[in-house]
Amino acid sequence: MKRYRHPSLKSVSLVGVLHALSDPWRLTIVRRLLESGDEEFSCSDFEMDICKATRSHHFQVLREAGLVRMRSDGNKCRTSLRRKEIEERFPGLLAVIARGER
Amino acid sequence: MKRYRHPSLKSVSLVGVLHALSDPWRLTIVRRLLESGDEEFSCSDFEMDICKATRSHHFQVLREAGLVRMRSDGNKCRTSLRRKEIEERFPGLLAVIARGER
DNA sequence: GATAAAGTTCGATATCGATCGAACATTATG
DNA sequence: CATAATGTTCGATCGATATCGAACTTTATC
Repeated sequence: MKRYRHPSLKSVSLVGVLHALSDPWRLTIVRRLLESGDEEFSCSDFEMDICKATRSHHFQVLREAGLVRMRSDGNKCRTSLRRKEIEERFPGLLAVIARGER
Repeated sequence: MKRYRHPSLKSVSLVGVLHALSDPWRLTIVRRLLESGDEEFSCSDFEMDICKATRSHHFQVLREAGLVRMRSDGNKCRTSLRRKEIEERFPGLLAVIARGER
């Protein structure tokens, strides 16, 4: 079973987080997680017109930036937003993301 | 005299803004502007250990993302933050930038 | 056990972007 | 007018990264 590594939010930088969010697919993913409370998603719940290797890459970037949490569940990969921790480390950031760009 | 083009804030995307902010130098520049009220800076006020072509590039990226305003003044280039417009378009964003990463 | 489904990993490619030096333009200063 | 100062533009380079297909692993399903 795959084990994912998650950085402490203390150890991630704002630049890193902004970089992770500065890709259209990744911003879309985070928005979707934001809109959905604390629900978990499997990667395949996200319909993205890119191959699964690329999708996997984007989730990895989000995870390494400290934005999402991932865990194995059967052959699925459950992904959720690290909402509280992000809010604590970068207060207001998620609200900006949730709001912007309509 | 050089004329700079400034996008309307309506026309810029959050992804674009995040991308502009996801570079260490550019984030530093914006923070400096943020800390300094509505003061104008000339590019050479920013001590950055990069050549002037690169510096000019970074200011161009910030300008095209809608973040800064630039105007020619003699042989200087006066740069300021588009504070109000940014705040209106992406409420809370500047506060996040000002706060984060201490 | 065979096949399918969900993700990951790897290697390749191709594009983007940060960086630089050099040449240039404009304005300031001697 | 000559020189310095401030930026910009251009071309080149180099590293980062988004993307894909293919092979692989693990788990689920028949």
